[in-house]
Amino acid sequence: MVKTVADTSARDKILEAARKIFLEKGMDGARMQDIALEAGINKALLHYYFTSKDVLFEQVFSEAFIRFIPRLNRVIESDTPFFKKIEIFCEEYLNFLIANPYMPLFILNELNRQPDEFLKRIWSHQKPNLKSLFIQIEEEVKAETIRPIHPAHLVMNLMSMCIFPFIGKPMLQFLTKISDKEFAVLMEQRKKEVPAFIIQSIKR
Amino acid sequence: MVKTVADTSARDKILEAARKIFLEKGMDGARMQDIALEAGINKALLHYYFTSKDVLFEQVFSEAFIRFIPRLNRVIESDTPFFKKIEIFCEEYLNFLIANPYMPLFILNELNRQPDEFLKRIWSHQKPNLKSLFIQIEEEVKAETIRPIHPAHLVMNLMSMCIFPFIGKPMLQFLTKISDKEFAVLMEQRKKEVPAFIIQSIKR
DNA sequence: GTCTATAACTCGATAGAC
DNA sequence: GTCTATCGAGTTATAGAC
Repeated sequence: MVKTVADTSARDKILEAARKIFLEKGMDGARMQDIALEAGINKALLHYYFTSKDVLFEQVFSEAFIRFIPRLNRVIESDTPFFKKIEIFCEEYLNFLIANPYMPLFILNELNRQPDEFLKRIWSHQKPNLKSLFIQIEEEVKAETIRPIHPAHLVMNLMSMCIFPFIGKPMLQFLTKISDKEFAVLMEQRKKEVPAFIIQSIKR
Repeated sequence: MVKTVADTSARDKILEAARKIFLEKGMDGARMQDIALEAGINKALLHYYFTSKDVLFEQVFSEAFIRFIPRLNRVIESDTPFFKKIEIFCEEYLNFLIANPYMPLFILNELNRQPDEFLKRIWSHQKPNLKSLFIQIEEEVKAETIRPIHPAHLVMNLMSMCIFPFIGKPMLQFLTKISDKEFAVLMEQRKKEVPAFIIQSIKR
């Protein structure tokens, strides 16, 4: 089963093209024709490598996550001091999002469309350990190192402020006339800004 | 051009059905057949009232916004004290989102798909006056009533914490095992929780 | 206004030549 | 492995009777 050079190359080109098109247009919006065009081949060859659109979709999708989720969990489950942990969490999360800006909208879309099937395929073995984070927050509140706050609200705030700007980019840019370049700078700043905002709010 | 009762009624039933189906499945996922079924009529009649899917889509979409945006702007442009303004802004926003939970994902999706066309149609005459909010934040910083913060970050944080939980609901529920009922309670709480979180972070 | 029937079209998938 | 050509399912949209 030795792969030729051409073999690997075509398959890779397809995956790269598929990632781009899927992330841009979602599962429904993406056309096999678009992906083939982007990859510089035709539809038939696409089906030669990936028997169906579903198969291709799943392949593309699980890729990015397989590396990201364990990284997040390593942060969550480490015994770093709580405030420091928030800083690292945000930095890891924002790094991933800056590298994969279309990912969140894409995922949240599919999650809303067919929650059960999608969740089970993607997160059955690799899911962020928010449970552990919840417990930690409750302990910090009890120890009075942070003011009383429901863990769900704190975690929602944390995730919201990291993820939302990437989903809302076109809206935010339209409403505020921020350029692409300025937006990129803002996202870099948020690695420090978001943890600072949170810590300022919950510290005692 | 007097409309009969049946006339108005059928048209309204279509709009209501379309809103439901579009919000659930997005522009691509929604089927005219689904909408006709939901409205208790058939596809042909649907096309009688709305010549194309695009027309129906735009109609449904702009409706919700025409009432919401002016409300928001009234809050932004009022001379309420800044912290109070944040409280009212969050309450208005969350009220709208609780009543239209599928709206944000739907909108952000379409915004990402065809930014120019969509934005111009929807927001050319009715857009949230974030500019005014930016200026105000700068003034508050200058007056030292709040700590130094880039207006863009503060506004992003504000909008993120209001909007994101509705977009990320399926994800958050899967990761945290929160029930629908508990989630609804949390969203009610956020009317107080989000402004409190923000004010705690920016006050001096 | 409302319906049935069907035209026109899009798109995923396959057959078969090279 | 890669292509052209085409099928067949599913959808939007229209024609035309009532």
